[in-house]
Amino acid sequence: MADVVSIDEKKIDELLSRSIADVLPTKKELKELLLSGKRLRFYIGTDATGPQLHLGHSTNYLILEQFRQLGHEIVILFGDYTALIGDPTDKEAARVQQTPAQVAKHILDWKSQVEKIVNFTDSANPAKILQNSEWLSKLSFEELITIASNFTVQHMLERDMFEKRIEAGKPVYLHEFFYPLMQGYDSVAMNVDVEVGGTDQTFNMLAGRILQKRYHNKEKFVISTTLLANPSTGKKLMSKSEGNYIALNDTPQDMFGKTMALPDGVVRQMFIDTTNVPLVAIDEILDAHPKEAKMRLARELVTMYHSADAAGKAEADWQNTFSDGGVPEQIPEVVVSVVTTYLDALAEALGESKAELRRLANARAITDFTMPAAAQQEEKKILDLSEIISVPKILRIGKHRFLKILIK
RNA sequence: GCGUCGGUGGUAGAGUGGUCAAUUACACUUGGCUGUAAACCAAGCGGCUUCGGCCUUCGGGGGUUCGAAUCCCUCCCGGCGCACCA
Repeated sequence: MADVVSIDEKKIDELLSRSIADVLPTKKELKELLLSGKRLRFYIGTDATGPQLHLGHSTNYLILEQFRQLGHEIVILFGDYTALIGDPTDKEAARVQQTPAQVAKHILDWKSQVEKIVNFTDSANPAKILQNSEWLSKLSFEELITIASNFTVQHMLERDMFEKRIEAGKPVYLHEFFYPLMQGYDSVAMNVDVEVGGTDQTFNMLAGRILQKRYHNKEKFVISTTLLANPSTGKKLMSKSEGNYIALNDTPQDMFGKTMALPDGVVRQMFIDTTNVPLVAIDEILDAHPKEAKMRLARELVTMYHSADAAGKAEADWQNTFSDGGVPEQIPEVVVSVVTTYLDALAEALGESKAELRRLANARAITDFTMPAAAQQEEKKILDLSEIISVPKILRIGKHRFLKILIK
């Protein structure tokens, strides 16, 4: 079964166009290889730091899963050894060596997020997980020098990131040159045919192409995928450093709400890069009212990572809370003792500073949801936080935060 | 090693003895308008406060001064140039 590879040309054509920035050396050659019926080994690398994955990461896995379904071999490489050296752009954060147990845990965490997209349990053709410490830790200095002799300093300096840093007078550390070497050697060690990664990984992936040629006299293909970006601003969507990402393990409610908060202009891009909805169907969906189209996207996503049932509930909850001004089903609760002020209760429950809470109250951002429906808008706002809470309350703080306060 | 320039709040980047909790932009938060969208308008954006103030911040430490992000010393970190090495 696993030996049978689909050569459905239509499917291959869509696969090679959707979310794909470039194929090296050429798309044509890869297509020919795919049509030849030869079973190929695909791989994607991931950092072993146990991160929370978000939708921006999902694109590559979606693509990989498509190739798996065609019958190709899929390897997901955990960069547990490369992670030891650390992210070159973030030299403040000196990496601590991870124990095998920690790495194992990270793999489990990671897998629990990705298994919604990639099938690891298919008996005929499951995706495999490898760790690069297996071979990188065994490399001798001598072998490293041999690897390094395939590259020139000029070549390394071509890398955009380095070029920019040098221009800006910022440091470029020597060990950063080892990154592409190590990642490149992964391709050799696993003897892969194709590597999939974001456009930001192109340089590293090409290093693997060079080494594969030297070591195995083999053409390794590189598929670089588009980074999830806002088409109108060109800015990255889902940036962890900016905190505006939709995590794969977000609750249905969060996932739905965050999707609805996305700008309209990115909905098409989101459909293309983060769902499996066929391209023709996407056009139809986008013909509807922008809000409807976005809700469709939100449903689609929650269904992928949770279930259709959860998506329906999340939608109903969102409607009730935001369109109809109601209270969401599940909100955090705090229990306070009898003589507690709003200020103390909120500071404790939200982890905000008291100064910040005063500002919020002044901006009339705190609403009392236990006031009778007939009350005027103004009456529902809590302006004086020094009051003692006398009866249980449901409060809304800002747009999305809700809190139920119970009295002990 | 020598010389030189630099290290400021989430980011970029002003400020070069008091008017600096620190210009400005972006980001962010909140209010308004809405479709919890975008755009736009407005406010906020270190902490504590009995709202009088108080405390902690401009790489670390020490010093000068009534007073320092600003001057001096020293240490750490980085850029560039030179030297060394090759």
